[in-house]
Amino acid sequence: MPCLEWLDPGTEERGWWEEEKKEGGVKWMQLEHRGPYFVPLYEPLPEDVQFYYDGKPFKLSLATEEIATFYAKMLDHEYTTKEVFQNNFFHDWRKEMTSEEQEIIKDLDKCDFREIHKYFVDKNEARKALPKEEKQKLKEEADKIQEEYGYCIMDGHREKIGNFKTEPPGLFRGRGEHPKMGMLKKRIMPEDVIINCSRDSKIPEPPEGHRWKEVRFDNTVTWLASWTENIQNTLKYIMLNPSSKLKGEKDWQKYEVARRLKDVVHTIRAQYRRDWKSKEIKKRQRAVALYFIDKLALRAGNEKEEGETADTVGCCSLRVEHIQLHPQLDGQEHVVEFDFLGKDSIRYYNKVSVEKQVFKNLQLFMKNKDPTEDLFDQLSTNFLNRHLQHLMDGLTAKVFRTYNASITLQEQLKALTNPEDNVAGKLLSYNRANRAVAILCNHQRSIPKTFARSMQVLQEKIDAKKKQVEEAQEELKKAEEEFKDKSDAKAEDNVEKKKKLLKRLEEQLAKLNIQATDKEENKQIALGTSKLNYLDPRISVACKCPVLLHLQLGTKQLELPEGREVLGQGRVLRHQRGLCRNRRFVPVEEDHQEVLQHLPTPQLPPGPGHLHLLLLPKLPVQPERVPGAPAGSPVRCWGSHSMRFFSFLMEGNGP
DNA sequence: GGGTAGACTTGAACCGATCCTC
DNA sequence: GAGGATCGGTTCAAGTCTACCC
Repeated sequence: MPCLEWLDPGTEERGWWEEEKKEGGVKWMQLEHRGPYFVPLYEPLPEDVQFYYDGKPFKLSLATEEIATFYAKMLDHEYTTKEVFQNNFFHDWRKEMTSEEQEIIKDLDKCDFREIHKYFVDKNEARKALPKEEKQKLKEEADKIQEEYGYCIMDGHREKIGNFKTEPPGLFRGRGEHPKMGMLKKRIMPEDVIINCSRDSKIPEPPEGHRWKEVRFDNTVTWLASWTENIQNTLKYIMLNPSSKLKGEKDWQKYEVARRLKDVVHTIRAQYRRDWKSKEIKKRQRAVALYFIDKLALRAGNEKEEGETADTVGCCSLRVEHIQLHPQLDGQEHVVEFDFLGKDSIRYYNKVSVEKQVFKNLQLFMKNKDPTEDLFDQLSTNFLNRHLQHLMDGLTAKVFRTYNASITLQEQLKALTNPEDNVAGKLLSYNRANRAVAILCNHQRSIPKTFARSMQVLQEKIDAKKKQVEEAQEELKKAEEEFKDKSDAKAEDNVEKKKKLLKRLEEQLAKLNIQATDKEENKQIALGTSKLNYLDPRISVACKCPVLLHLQLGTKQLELPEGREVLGQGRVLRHQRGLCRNRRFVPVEEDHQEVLQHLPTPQLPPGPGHLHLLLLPKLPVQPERVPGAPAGSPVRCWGSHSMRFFSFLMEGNGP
């Protein structure tokens, strides 16, 4: 059976996504929505909950009190132990105080927020302990808001909005050593908000007594509303949910660009290798940087304003202090040791053996420089991307990350999956392939707080199961001896029974062991980001080996073209345990592959012998169409990334 | 070609709902 | 049915990249 290469150029005909392409950067023809949902105004603390200054109760003005509650709520967070956070908070808080308050409240150490903190903790507990009916009532209220504000109409379709609420006021939580952490994030008012919609739509009403900053009719952008936040003075947007057609198409285009890179990557690699010896230092720097971006999946590394954000870097902004050169290390030659903080202040630490010419270049770039100077001092991401654009239309530094992530998944799936494995084994292989990508992209997570405990519980289960297996082995032995003595049908039956039991227990033990391995290997690695942003879902379908097609339906909807059925769903599966012991997976039989064949490229191979596993965690509900939408308009499916992708594929090939 | 505002994607942390086990 | 674990969605910070200015 030939393997379907994700990256082989497809021979498919022109698709609907090309036909529907709008001219001149136009993103939509019709956009109607309710505007953002504004978070409720501040509710004052009860009289008996007090703030104390220097040991004495102190009644704060309403505005001052509100900001005090922001700090009080965070008392058990590490942030409030940081000096920068405390200083920024106190500075901003004092600015909002009345002159009387300013006169008295001069020292944060004398402020006691504990009673306020306790009030919110208790309130939270009380909310959790609410009777079922009360909780249901709250949920219904939230659902009503979601219904009302959470959707818009775009080109005749009801689309889910990603973030329809304005961000609530609070204290800024920058990541890492952010110089602005603790600063006051101000409340967003309608007067701060720019609305974007179509001219002929029903323009959203601002809350009573208010007006919008501006109403715009710009269909070359995708946002519905925007405002400028006060911490970094940057724009924030209200945009569509990733499940929307607009985002889905963009996602698909991203993977198409990555697939195109496959055809030219060898030429590009050959060129940057030549450029390592260029007479122009600038070119050499570009070539070495590109090598790192390609080989190590580093981010581009735009320049950042000093003192405005945490000190993090990417490839082009690496400084001399971030690498160490070792002519020899651990039996390898020309080793570069990277140690720097990347996006979100996540540490990147890696020792890599590089080509001799790269090593020599790095020595040259570092010569006579201070540790704090730029390694690639003549290079900018702009310069690099312009060069890449010249090599391939649409190529930028980040495409290499997508490309390398996806091709790593494909290669690892091929290498790791064993068609003979059971579901647990296949899942382990899939996770391992996914993990290889996460490691490449340096997607880390903090070890879950409950990790040690849950690992211990799992180990206890394994030990107990081992004991059961041993006992079952003993019992089988006994039964066999009994059968030897008696040789009757009952004894024979008993042997068979004991054999079955032993087999079942051994399988359970194997499954537990796999689970433990998976869990341990995944301790500090976050799989979600790569699954969501870097892995072309078609790869999960198109590999030669049995695959897991990760379709995340969420609680949302799916309508398959007529004549095709939903492959499985959470609730059904629970009744099908005999058929498939794993709650979340259902083996897809031959006839179901028809659905998979709706992937535009590459097509699935015909013929038996392929077991595809679909992940369909939740029950699909009826699809929604906007009343009056033209007949045959695309069916939309909602869910996260993979499903999003699936959804527009269905549209293109649907009825 | 450098600088920058604006638009959009990527990312880890958080949190509520659901699931699983006892 | 309680309680803990896990899942999946949400949040909002922090990146990338383009268009446009000079």
